[in-house]
Amino acid sequence: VPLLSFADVDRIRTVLVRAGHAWTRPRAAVLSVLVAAAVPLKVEEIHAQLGRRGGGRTVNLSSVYRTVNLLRGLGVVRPVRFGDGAQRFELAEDDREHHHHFVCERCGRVEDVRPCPVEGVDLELGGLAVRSHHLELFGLCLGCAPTEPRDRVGV
Amino acid sequence: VPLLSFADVDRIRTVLVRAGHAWTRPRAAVLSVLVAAAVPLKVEEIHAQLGRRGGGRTVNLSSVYRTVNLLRGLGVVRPVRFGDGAQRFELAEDDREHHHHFVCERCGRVEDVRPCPVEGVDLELGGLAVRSHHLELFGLCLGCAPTEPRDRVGV
DNA sequence: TTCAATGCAAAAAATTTGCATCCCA
DNA sequence: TGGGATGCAAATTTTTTGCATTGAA
Repeated sequence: VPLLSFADVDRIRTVLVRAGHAWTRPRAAVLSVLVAAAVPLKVEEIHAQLGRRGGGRTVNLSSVYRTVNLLRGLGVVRPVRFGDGAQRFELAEDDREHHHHFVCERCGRVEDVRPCPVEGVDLELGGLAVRSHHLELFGLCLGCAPTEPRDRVGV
Repeated sequence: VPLLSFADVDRIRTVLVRAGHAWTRPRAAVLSVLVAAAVPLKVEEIHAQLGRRGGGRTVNLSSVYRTVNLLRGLGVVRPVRFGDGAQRFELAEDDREHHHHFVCERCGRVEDVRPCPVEGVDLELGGLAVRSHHLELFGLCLGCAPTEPRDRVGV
């Protein structure tokens, strides 16, 4: 579980304001959920958590969509895709060190992967100027992998 | 543009039949589109191409969805995501050498990327058993990159 | 006070499903 | 010929949008 940070929210608030947008209760609420999230969240998951947090009042689902889209446009959040059809979002690299995800195909557990496996490798592409990439890994986590001599070996 | 191959369709037909499914006109039509495709296609794009090809008769959009889902379950096709929300499909590795995609952020051009940049790199993950991965690269293609001394250098 | 942001409902877009009919095996 | 596959329409699911009202600056 990552450390929550008020500093993150503050910095992002500045990004919003500098871009000419208002700092409103719904936007602050959505961001507080994203800052506290350990894994990428679906819009509906963000919306659900807003029910509990957010100090009582809720945020309309449309507003969550609008806020997420705004934040994506500003580069504050980025979309993440696991194998299922769903679209998830997490804070972008300004607030989270560049990383990828490992998703357990059996239990769905998500783990951050760093360092990035494609660090400087992308460069041999005949002139294509690579500026970013999406990578996710799939497989079996420790708990789900078929029991191996691992435990006996002490790893 | 990759070479079309009747052999691909034949092999896949066998996969279908062995799994207890029928070889039907709609399924053959969808597959012929996928085999001929140079880039991953959206379901609606497959459906659109079926209009022209397919020898006149068309295939219902629902059937395209059902066929694609079936093929995905059988591992014949795999989903691909570029930055936009859309879901695309292409033949899986049994019929297409393992590869990834580079997408030009300006003109949308798609190019295959091989060899795979994360070839054996994934293995240092503290016991996580990686079985597959999704990777796409984004940036600017040769035509869209800001003009560089490149042309003068002769690359 | 003003104009952007929100809530709400309705619209679009994307995908799935029920069911009568059709057609591959 | 029997049961899975298809077409068609309707239902879901996901996301966007129009508009009156609210609220941040």
